[in-house]
Amino acid sequence: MKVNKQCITRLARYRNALYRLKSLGFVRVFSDNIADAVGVTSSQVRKDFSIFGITGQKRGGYKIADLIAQIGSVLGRDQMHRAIVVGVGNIGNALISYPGFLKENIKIVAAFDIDPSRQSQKSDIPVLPLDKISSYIKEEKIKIAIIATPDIAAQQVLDIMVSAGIRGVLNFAPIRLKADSKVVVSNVNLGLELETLIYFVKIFKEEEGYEEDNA
Amino acid sequence: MKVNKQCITRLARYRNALYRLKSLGFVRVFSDNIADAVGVTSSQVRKDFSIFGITGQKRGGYKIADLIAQIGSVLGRDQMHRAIVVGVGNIGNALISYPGFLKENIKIVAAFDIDPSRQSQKSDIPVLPLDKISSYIKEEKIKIAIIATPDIAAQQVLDIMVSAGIRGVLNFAPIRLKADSKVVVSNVNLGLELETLIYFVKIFKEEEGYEEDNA
DNA sequence: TAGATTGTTAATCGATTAACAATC
DNA sequence: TAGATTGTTAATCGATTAACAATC
Repeated sequence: MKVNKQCITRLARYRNALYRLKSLGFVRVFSDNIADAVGVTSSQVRKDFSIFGITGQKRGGYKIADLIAQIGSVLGRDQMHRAIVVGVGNIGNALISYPGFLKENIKIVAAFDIDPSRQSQKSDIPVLPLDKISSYIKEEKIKIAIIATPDIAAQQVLDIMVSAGIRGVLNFAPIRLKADSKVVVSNVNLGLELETLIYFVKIFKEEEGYEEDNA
Repeated sequence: MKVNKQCITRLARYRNALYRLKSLGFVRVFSDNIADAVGVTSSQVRKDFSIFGITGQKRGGYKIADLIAQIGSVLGRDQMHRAIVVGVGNIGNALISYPGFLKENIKIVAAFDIDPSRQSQKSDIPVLPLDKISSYIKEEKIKIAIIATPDIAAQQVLDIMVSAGIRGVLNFAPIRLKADSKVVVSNVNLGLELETLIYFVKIFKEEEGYEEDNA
């Protein structure tokens, strides 16, 4: 089966859109409606569904409840996924209470930091000493972690976590992590993201011709 | 000319790698070295260069200093790019002091929030009242903004900023923003990012066969 | 039934990789 | 010179879009 990152991301978007439509009172949708809601073509929607054997009714569209269930069987039903955060600096701290995770059924259950002044057992989500991370991962059977440490610490933290059982990592440290093939690493590099954006803003202005002094 | 987001991102990566190699004392590199450093093929490196007319010496590789300069003429030289942040909640606050931006020559010059308790003129980067945003953008000729507001506020904030002169937006609110074609919007959706990651971890385990109860 | 929409196959588009002539 | 690497063209790969037969 073709597994394609973008396709999975779209599937998650479709589901979010379907929840929204459902809450608005809709019961059925056509591929066209979904396409409009997330900004793709209806061909793309039907193609994505077809890859995973998600079906509707010919000429009758899709029952929203059915569709959500079918997407759920691909993406994981409405189960809560637990994740931990390593590094409670600015980014780590923001992620701990990031509302966008709840929307996707992701719950940050604990955070870890080497700095005692950042540690706390009392808060809603405990911030534990870094040297407890391995035992925590094992005991709680955590599979997903977010790295928000300084660059230099990232590789070491990753190695420890992987040997403790982590299998998926979202990495905010702007370095290339080496991990063996049993771990899935997804990188978020906001600096590169912005730099790329700046490029397109620049060439866009040049093409349009309304050049402005960009101080 | 083919403008391709991934290609620009790679160019930025090449440059970062080159800075690193340069600081290690290297003077020349081959496409192979760059490829290794960022994890692509050497064909890809040479192809990317060729798109922008970036050249080296046949059989002699590339002079690092030259290469950095040539990439700079595509990506924007070492000028500092100024950006603002809107919404100083957890994410916004993290972005204000995000070290990864400096690395890419991006400077957050001000932030804005509607909540007076978050406002402050004294800190290194001032947090100003939201109703000052339009005049600030105009006076300082800011072109780049980061949206880190709650979802409901995002569209309205975008509209105000665009009419004040913003031309590029990095959006953290997990909604689809409508913007006219003179603005480049790049979306960061950490929830979807994690959800996609979780999917790949899951199917990976299923393929490998060492299924574990994922509580 | 006639009309509309799905599900899937074929066509297109675009990006990556391979290959190799040019050349230092 | 012989060997190695660039720069570019051609081949491949993969993803999106279009088209349309099936069918409700």
